[in-house]
Amino acid sequence: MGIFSKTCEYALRAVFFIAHRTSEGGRVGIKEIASGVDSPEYFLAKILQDLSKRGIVQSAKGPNGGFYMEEKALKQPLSNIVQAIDGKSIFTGCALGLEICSEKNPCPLHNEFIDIRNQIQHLLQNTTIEEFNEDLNLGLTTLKK
Amino acid sequence: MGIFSKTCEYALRAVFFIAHRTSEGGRVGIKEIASGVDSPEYFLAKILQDLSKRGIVQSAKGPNGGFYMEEKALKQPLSNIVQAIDGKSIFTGCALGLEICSEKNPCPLHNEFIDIRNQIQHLLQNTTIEEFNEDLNLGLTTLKK
DNA sequence: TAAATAAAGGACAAAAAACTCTTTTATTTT
DNA sequence: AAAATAAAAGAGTTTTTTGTCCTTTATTTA
Repeated sequence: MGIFSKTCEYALRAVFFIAHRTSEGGRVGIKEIASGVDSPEYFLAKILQDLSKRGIVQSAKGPNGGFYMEEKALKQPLSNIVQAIDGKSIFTGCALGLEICSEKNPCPLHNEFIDIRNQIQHLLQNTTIEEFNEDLNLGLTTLKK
Repeated sequence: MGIFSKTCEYALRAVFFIAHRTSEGGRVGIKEIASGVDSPEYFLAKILQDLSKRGIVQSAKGPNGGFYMEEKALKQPLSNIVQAIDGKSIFTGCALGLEICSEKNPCPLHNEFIDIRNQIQHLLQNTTIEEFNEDLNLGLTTLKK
């Protein structure tokens, strides 16, 4: 088990892929995305349908159609994707799975995990999707395997 | 989805419970543990069977039996429990789920997550189970709901 | 030594997550 | 307008995780 669900991992990789392609202009089809981020095509299609409905990515049907991202979408924080798919539990949930865990009624690990959660939250909220385009273009980072 | 699997959450809570009871001497039965940490009894029984086999907790059958922990077990780091159940992916895994993600072949989030992973690892490896007994005894922390 | 107790073990069942396939709808190109 | 293209939608299946129940084994106590 990772930090994110598998669905969320695929989503993030796909969005990075689309963003990087969009920055070169043009749309990209599901087949190319799926193979580009090494994920199951039909499953990823469902995920992107969902992200498209939510306006996190854009899509167009028909010839020359595909997925792409508007300027505004490129400037979204990563937290939009994560929260859309995995919810906000990663930011707010209790490490021991307690529902009622707070400063006033803490689990043993409550204080230990505050910093970690804040750091994750800060990272995801203050990093935009497009920030990763350059390194992807230069081949410095990868989205496969 | 939390940081840990549900199984691991139950395990941590149960171990804290046993540790805290053990510090008062004596063994504690599965029924009491399950209700004490608000988790499904039969499921938790399986989890504790596993932890017992691995020597993370101790158990005794028969009347006056139950689960308990030896001195040495109380001094284990939390990472023993987490790693036994969820594996080491939380320490080493890639945030985007890539198998081959490293300094030399990084995913876009590789560097962003290094600190976070290190912090989680440090926390779990440098915190022992018994450290939480005092606050539990004083009722300052909770393991339920 | 028989009865009672409590964990261990085995074998399922239910729910959630991950994944697949087929049909429909929208759009473009010819 | 017809054909071709590509996402959307619907309806599954498979796998993994979570959870349950019943029988067996070990230990203690009467």
